[in-house]
Amino acid sequence: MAQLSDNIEQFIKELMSEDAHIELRRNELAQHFGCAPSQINYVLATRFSVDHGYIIESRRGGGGYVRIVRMQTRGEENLLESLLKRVGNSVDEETAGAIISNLYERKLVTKNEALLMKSAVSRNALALPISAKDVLRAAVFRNMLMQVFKNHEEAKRDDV
Amino acid sequence: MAQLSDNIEQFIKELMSEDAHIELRRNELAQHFGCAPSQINYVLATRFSVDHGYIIESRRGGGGYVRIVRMQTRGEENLLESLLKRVGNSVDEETAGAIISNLYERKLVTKNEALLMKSAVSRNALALPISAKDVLRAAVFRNMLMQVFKNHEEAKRDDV
DNA sequence: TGCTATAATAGTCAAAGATGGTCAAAAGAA
DNA sequence: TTCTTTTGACCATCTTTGACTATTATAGCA
Repeated sequence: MAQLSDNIEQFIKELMSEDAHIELRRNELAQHFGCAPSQINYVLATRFSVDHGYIIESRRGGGGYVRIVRMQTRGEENLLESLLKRVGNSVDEETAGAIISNLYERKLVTKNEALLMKSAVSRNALALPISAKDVLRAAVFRNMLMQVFKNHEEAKRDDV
Repeated sequence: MAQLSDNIEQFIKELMSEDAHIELRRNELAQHFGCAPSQINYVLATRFSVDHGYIIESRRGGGGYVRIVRMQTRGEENLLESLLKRVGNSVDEETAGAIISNLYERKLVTKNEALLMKSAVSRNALALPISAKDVLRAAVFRNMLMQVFKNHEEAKRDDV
């Protein structure tokens, strides 16, 4: 069942398919979808976070706007490094999920690989007290991240 | 006398006669049968479990759903079941690795996927006392195994 | 010109709403 | 009795809304 949030997400992604950044009016968009303006913030927070690979800028007042910018892809070595740093010793499921989605959007992993990674770091998989969960998730996730990049290096070598 | 559970089971199976996967609202279905919503979970647990050849996914909150996926081929269905049984509540790295290699040989996972799985269940990933390690590894592994089979079903669907 | 009030935006956060999950006790069947 | 089914209370998760707050541009006034 298509949720309002899903629809808004889709709408924004379509707008962004042409350009790497768009600017919109929060209130207009809310009116277009017949919802509370803060709904837009919810969608941005849950689907367009930095971990998802987007940056939000905005301005209030007359002529205000919300700008969504798709982060440019950095070099891969850099990316692995920064992702490992981001994950650190502890990471929650939401953040890990966002990062995985982002890897998929960057075509660094296939859909199946992404799903596999999500299943490995899911709540279900890590049956431990919550605090320990995040720590463990980080360890498993870091390992998989490194593997993703190894796979990728391997693939490039094969291409040649 | 046909039990409520039997009726619900039949109802779901009829829905699934056309498609290998359906999505339903737990509450709606419960209302349709005039029973407690948790009754649906009972039916799913007792008649649509992995060893019956089904996999259940769900989501809570607004727009939530329960999705039932039928494993299409007998051989694979048995395979997942027996693998899950073999893994059980505890599994060492070697055994997990052997199973993953086997999945690769059967072409149920790609090489990259296999490596990813190995990285998730490796010693390194599960930084815990050894005894707990095997238990945790089993949990993570079971989750990934189910995902592998879900991916496979998905792929078959896409082929069509 | 410089200041101020007002209008036009956007942000935050907590509460309410909408689902599904779990588990143990009660009820029913074998 | 013993096993299976059914129910209900309580929990977890995700979405939507609304009241209150913060910021900015601009028109009007001193």
